[in-house]
Amino acid sequence: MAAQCVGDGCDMATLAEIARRAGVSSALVSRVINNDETLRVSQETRESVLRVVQEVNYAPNVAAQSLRSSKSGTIAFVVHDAANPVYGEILRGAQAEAERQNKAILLGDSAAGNVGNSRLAQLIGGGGVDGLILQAAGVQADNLIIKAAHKKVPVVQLQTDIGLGGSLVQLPDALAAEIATRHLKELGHRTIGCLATVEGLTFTESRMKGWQHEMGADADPTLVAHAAPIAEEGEAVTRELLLRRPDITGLVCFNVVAAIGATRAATALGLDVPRDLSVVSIHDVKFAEDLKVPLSVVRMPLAEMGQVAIKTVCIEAPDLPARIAIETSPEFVQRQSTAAPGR
Amino acid sequence: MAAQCVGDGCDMATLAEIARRAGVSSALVSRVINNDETLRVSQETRESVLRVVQEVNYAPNVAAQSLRSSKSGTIAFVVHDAANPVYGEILRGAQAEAERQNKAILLGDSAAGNVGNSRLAQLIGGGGVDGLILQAAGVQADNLIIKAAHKKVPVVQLQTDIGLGGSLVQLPDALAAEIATRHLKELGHRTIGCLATVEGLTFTESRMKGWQHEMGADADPTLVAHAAPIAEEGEAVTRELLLRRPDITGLVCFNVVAAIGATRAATALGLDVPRDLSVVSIHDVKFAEDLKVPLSVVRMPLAEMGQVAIKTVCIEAPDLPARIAIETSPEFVQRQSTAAPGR
DNA sequence: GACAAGTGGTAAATCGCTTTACCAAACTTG
DNA sequence: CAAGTTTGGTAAAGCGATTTACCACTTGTC
Repeated sequence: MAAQCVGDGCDMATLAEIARRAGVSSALVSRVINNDETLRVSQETRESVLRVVQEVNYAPNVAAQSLRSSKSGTIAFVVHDAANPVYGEILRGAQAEAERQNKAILLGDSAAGNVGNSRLAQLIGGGGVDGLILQAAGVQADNLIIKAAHKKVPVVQLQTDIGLGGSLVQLPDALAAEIATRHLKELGHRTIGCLATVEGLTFTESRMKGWQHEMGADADPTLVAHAAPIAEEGEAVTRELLLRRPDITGLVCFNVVAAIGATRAATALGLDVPRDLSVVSIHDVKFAEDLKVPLSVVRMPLAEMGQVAIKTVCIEAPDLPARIAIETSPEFVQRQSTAAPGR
Repeated sequence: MAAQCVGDGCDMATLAEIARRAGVSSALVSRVINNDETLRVSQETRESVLRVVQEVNYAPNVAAQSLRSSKSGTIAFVVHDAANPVYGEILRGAQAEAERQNKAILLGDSAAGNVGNSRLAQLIGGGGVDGLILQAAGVQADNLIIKAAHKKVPVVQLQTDIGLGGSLVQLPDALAAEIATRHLKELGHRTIGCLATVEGLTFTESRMKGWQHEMGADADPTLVAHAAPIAEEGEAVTRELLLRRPDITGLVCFNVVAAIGATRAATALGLDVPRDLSVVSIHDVKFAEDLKVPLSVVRMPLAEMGQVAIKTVCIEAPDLPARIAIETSPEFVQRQSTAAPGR
């Protein structure tokens, strides 16, 4: 049973309170609790201290610990749209690793409002986090990084580098785009469109290179369009692309959410997927099987990226590696959105 | 431009450092920064203090503030499966409100490993959070609550009460189930199955009541089955239910993820949705339109629940209201998974 | 000139934990 | 038994921000 709140000392047991009850000094209590190797203490004293600790259900004040140690046991994890299912998986990997490192995760969403002035930013600037993991999609979160840099908080950027230092963790982006493109080529497609993600982002460029590399001389720039990972935008952009280049029979999408929009656009134009248009995407999504057009995808090691990000940011070294490549190969998953060209 | 790290004082500007540079006491700096009303200070002194604050890009040490004030500016938000898209929306509402309250959100996932021993639990027990919002799905997270109770951290439970005090925020569960059931009845269905969520949870019981109320005398217990919100489980349980009661023509699902499993099961049994089986679910999901069987659903005010939870947990009152009902009515969204019975 | 009432600040005590340095008493040991 | 050594601890100085209480000095006022 939990200790009852009799008398005082319920609200918060402090070291001093325990010391008083055990008849020792608070320094001793601290050293016993933290298993100080250099401490010499008798068995009975140690036990009586631990007994009191149990009795009052002692939990150290984290603010005080943090103040002394300059460690908060907390890591800020900022994504630019937590609603995107892709981040769910990154976060899952991150959570698991954070638990191993005994860190808690402070979640930030740079799409939702003004991160720069949020409480999270205050925490970053004020030593309230041990690290910052940032998935930038533009420049909105820059000042978070600036605050972090000022405070010497380790920064790890995911997938895209906005040029403010820290480590960059990268997925096998070029390879994934190559696998997707090659899959369509092997099915017999020649005119393969590219529904890319936002221009200028590091991973967009890497994936573009993969598509270009695989397309060789056929890598016509008019086959490329850019869309943010939002279904509606994927739909609108794909529509224009298909109207501009009606000869496209295969489409490589850099994001699965945009790909869903792409299939909408194709359908709206009276095209059957995969008969008239094969669609392959990077990233998998839950319920892909249950979609009208189950998407063939190239699965990325997202959970691993989350894990690596946490692991990296927790490294207690003067400076982090500039760039870390996730080596795990993307995994192609064949479903029903790709087939030999039917036209 | 950010202040350069010349000389010392870069690593972390403290109040004392600023005081030194401005030639005043640190107490004065603190009072200027915090706009102390009772402080009488000359314009020039105030300005010179603020100038130095700008120059060194001062950010107060949050650990020290937290230690003095017993406020961390942080709220723990624990769900039992962050991967479930439903939580994404709750979290979105919570994030937005948290920003308004100037709080950051510490994310916990009670499904992922042992929350009770995590860093998050230490934070809760050690005064590192100003509140705890918990969506329990069982008892795994109990000790979080115990820790919180011990520390007098305000607790808000979402949707289900595991009986440990604090506020309970409830959705219009009974109403949502009634709306779903009534929809099927109005289409002409009489034998309406109920694919409920986990037995014993508060919201499961409320929704059951809604179904029962609408079914009246037809509320046969053999029409009910329980499944966790996982597609595979929804599929398996629905399969058994449909084999047991092949006369079912309509199915009310308490969770959309389970509902997707239910349509899988129906299809696997050779049933067409909606011709042979109408399926309606509580909760909407992104891309519901793009599913093989676009689901008719009853949308819940999830974002609002997240918002209310944060708002409630931030109330600075001796005790929180025991139970808070979200009054916003659920919204029925007709899609193609429901129709008049075809048999 | 004395007393009160502003004006413009400062000193110092917390908050709770950690850690270094130090210390008394009890044993060895030659 | 003097001189070390071990045993079993303790005192006290921070970490950085906040806040209460107080203070010196200048003005007004009778």
